[in-house]
Amino acid sequence: MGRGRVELKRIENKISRQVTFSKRRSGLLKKAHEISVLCDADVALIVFSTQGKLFEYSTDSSMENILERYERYSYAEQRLTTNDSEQQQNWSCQYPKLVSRIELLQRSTRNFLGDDLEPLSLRELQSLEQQLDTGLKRIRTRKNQLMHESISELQKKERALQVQNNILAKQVEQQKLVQNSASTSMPPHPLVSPLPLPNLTIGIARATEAAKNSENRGQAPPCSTSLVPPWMLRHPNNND
Amino acid sequence: MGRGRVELKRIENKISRQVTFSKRRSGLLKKAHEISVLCDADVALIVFSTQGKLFEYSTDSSMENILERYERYSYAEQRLTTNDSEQQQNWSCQYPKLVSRIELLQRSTRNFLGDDLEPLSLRELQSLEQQLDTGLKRIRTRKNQLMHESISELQKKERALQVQNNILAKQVEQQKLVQNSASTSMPPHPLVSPLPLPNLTIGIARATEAAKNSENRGQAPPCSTSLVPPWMLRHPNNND
DNA sequence: AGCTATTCATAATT
DNA sequence: TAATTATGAATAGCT
Repeated sequence: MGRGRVELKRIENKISRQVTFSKRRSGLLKKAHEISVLCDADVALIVFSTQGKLFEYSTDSSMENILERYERYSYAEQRLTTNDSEQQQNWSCQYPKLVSRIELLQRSTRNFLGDDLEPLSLRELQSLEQQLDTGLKRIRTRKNQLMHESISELQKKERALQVQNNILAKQVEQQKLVQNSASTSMPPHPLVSPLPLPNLTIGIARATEAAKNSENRGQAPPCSTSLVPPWMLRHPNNND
Repeated sequence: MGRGRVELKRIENKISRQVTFSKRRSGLLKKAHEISVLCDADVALIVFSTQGKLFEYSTDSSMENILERYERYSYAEQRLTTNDSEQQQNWSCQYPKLVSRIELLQRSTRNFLGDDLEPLSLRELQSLEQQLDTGLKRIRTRKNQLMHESISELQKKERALQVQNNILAKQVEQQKLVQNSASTSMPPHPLVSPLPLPNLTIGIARATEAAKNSENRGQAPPCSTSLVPPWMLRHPNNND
């Protein structure tokens, strides 16, 4: 659609990738909504942008319901096979304990994400800050490590392929000579120059780009989850 | 598309509804795949037909991963919108669900604290990083707010006490005069000078210092209070 | 299923 | 970032 055919591969230009994402996202959400209404289907659609921002659509029966239904459908709960009957009794007496544990975990999860901080004291906030700071450092370290690994991996591959490339180029050259000596009437073979492979450079570029992204700790906007179709109006509040 | 405009309402004819469903479904799946590839997005799409048949698409990182990421991402808000009683009903259905939810929460708590990062992909790490960064910013904002409040509170108290101090000093002065005129044999009262109160200034100094600390996100000061008790991180099956 | 006539989505461009 | 437009895609109604 639009001008020119679209190749089904990652758009390398970051800007146009974002633009395309924004447009297609609203299109996709719209279509999800349409099939849901027209055909009376239950639809759940989750999209994470490259930057990790969340967009979602779900038929009115709510995301959680559909996901649950999905799990039920696809999973069939295989995992609770063995000694569950015993444990079930064990757990059922501790049900309140379980629930309170979940509540605690959820509370701290929300705190980690910077919500519901009102009841916390200064000291608790400080502790929280320290924990998160440490966690964030570790995450960044791990990320760096992954990216470095990925880079050296790719560089290794690049070298190997470059060697192969050179060999092939030589073979082509030889063939050309053979053909030229055989008949001068044939047009010369188009030269295949041993250029660096696009996929490789792309891979490295991605990693580097990601690294930059992680460094500038820009102000993160509150994630705008579109529960109700805002894409009907062509003004997407959900910018990436 | 197609001949004639389409009204966005349930197609009543069962046959044509099925046909439309089939056509649009493949279109939707295709578009989901396209945005995933073109824009490097993580997509999860679940469709249940009216007859209850399941169709799905997910970016290669697999449905389960994306759903898990979704849950992690949306927990905070989700919890805010749903009230407890509803959720408890949700939970009470099956206890395995409870357990798996606890596991999920614990996993993401550990991840927040920078542990067990090995299974996470670069993309997930990036998302995690962004979430934590946002959370940390909010926490620091809240802390600052608390500290500012505390400072003005203390300053108010300081002024009040200073006033009282002055009054008391005058009373002492008066008494001294009275006593001096009554009997010159008594030694003079030691003078209580109306100095600013040491405790208060210390309090303010501490707060200010803390404020500074919060700005430089360097190594956090030693703080013994841990918001997350260690048992929270344990596997739920490990009973005491 | 397959086949158009249409409407739609959207890539390129401003 | 937001419109506009040219063009390819999707698909509604038929067969």
